[in-house]
Amino acid sequence: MGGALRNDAREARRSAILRAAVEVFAERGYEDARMREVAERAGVADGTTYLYFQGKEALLVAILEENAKAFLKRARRDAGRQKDPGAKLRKVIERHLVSLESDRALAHVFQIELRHSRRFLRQVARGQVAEYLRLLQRIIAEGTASGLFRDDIPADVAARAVFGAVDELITSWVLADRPRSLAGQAAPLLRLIFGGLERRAGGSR
Amino acid sequence: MGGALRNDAREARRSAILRAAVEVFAERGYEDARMREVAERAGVADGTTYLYFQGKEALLVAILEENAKAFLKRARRDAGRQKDPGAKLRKVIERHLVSLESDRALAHVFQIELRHSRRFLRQVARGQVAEYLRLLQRIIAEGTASGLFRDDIPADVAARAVFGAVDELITSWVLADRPRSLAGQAAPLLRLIFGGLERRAGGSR
DNA sequence: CCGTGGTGATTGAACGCCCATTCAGTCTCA
DNA sequence: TGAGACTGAATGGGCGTTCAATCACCACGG
Repeated sequence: MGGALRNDAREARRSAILRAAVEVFAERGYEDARMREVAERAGVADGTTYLYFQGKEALLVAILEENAKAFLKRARRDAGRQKDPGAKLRKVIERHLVSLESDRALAHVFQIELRHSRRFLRQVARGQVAEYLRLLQRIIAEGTASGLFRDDIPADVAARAVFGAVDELITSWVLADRPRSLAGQAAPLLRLIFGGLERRAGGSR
Repeated sequence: MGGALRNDAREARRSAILRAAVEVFAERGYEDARMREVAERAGVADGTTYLYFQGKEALLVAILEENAKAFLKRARRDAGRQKDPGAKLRKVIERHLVSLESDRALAHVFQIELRHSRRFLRQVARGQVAEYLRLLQRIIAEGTASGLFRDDIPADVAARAVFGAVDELITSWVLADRPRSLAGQAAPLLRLIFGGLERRAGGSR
């Protein structure tokens, strides 16, 4: 039999290659990244990467899918644990910021490298974004239905605006030479978002 | 003397190449765009493009710089014509949406193709974005100083959040198969942004 | 306990594709 | 008629990818 040990070793090697790819892509950018360097940094021969991934672009897809899926899972779990739509939204946004702040190289790949223009890749990347947008939209619609949020902003527009605001803060953070803590910007960002979404208190009754 | 006619002809040819580049980049994506196709569509020989631009990437830079500068100029003029910071912000955002909606191919290049590499993004594209962000930040700070906007959201965070929100709506519009009018989404977007920025009426005194 | 054969994983030098760019020749016009 | 603009076939090189050769490991028989 192949044996669990063998599978573990294989898995470890796969992870090493993937991690090396994240770092090299982040440092040099996808186009200037050399497969040779990914292999070298993972401690394997050039050809070995092709035993684990179909090619350079497949690495990018794997980085996206594995991390995006894990993030979405955590975000949904976070949201599920709250019953107030406001708390749900807050948790998801905080999770978004914290997740990417914890791994700058990965954040770089997500914010910059995954947006290069190969058609099918964009479809893959946008597929994950679309799923995240749907989560936001559902939470916001729930907030509107419960009377917490104002009803003159369609949930899909709101979801995209919120995503865009968060996304841009992260992109600046990734590109900054001396980045200020992302989590530290969460409070004013949330004030802005909630101020925009919530019904005006004065208008009640 | 070279003659004005000659310069006009030269300028027309330059524009034709630039326009062809916008279209080919938008259709195929920067990487899959072929210089041959740009030349063909501009009605010139392959080599001619190199008499007008240094190379493929220089086309991208030229597209960015010429259009971004024109946009910034119009945005500043719009803002200068208003005296209320709220009206300024509104005008600039509307200008942003309308400008890109009027040229979908150009919008595609701006939203997708110009973000393809770290080097390019940091050095060239982000320079223009930074200038736009500074404009937004100045307007917002003015609004805060005048008591129109709340003072617990730093202007730089607000500027980036606003830019991100607008930017994401445009990107979805560019990527959508059947896009809904961008200008039509301006009203709810502005409600969201102003709701987030303005002081709560209830807190006055 | 060794030796041995076989299987699958790994290696890395060499390949070849692809296309941006060049430049020697041709054309145009004053 | 010549200076500059234009042409487009030819070129070159960079790098992702391949694959014949080698290695590591294990099962098994003696």
